[in-house]
Amino acid sequence: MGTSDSIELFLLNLLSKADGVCELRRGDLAERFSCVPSQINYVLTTRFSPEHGYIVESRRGGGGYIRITRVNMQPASLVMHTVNAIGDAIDARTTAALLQNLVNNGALTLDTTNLVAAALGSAALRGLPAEWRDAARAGILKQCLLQIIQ
Amino acid sequence: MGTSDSIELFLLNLLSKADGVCELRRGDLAERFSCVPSQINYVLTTRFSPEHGYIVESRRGGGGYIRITRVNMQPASLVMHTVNAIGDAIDARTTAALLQNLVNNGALTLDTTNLVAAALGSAALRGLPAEWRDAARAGILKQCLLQIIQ
DNA sequence: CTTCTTTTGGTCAGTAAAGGTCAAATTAGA
DNA sequence: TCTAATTTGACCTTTACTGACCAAAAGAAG
Repeated sequence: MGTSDSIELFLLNLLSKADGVCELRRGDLAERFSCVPSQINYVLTTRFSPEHGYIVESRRGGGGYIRITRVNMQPASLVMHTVNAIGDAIDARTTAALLQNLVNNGALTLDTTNLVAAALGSAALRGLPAEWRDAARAGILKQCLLQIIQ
Repeated sequence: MGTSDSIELFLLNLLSKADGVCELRRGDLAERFSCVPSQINYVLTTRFSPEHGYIVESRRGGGGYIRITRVNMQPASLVMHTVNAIGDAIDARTTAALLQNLVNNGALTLDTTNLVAAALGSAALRGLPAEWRDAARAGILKQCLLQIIQ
């Protein structure tokens, strides 16, 4: 198995253990596999391209990094899947987890998510009796997600 | 996270807590982050430029200062006005009128408005007792608008 | 009122720390 | 063998940080 294959495996393993997102230093990785830094770029372009289902972001300069994000499903189908998973009520914790997952998979932008989160937050639902908040959250979240994929 | 990022975060936090304006001493800030004063200028020029939506004013000499103002607030002030006009409850008709007004004035994009409208629509609030829907609408609308102007 | 001193902030060039590109050289596989 | 994938390294771009030197404003001294 070649070095590029080893690096790919290493990254895939990292990603699976870290919920589809990982951040690393190119130099560190190159040193770990005793290769030149540019080989990391080679692996990224040949195996972690958008067509392969990944987003790669990076930053130069001091404190620079490379971040790989896995985008599994097509955004719309992932959103629909999420909608179907929401029942008649949903608590704040679960809501946050669902939204985080959608962001991680690139299905929602951060701005959109922040807006939806604002609509579902405790501040927004404060005027409601506690026993109805989960129901309100479910309805709002579903309709927001359905609107987003329109 | 680098020093510049930390300084940026600190300033953003200050700004958000101080209604988009903050005033500080360059030397103080440099000391707080254990960096040279000129790094403050670096952060200001790279992250708080007019293109980023900020105005930076300063004055030298005794009692000197640096003032950062978040601009692009024309739509924001309209939104704030709207937020303040919302009480503890608001009916669907009034909500629609407010949103329409914000769109007409260019304070909100159509996409954003559609998303907010989805969160406030009858479909989203169907699971709630009728007598609580106006209260829910008020809370959600306020928080969404506040989120939009950040 | 001038002038000197102190207190701020401003500029800019240089160094360092990342990551990016590209094409040549090499290797693996059909 | 012939071709495509892999590996390498020279050179480039971006970002972060530092420090020497500059400029302005306020206050004190005369």
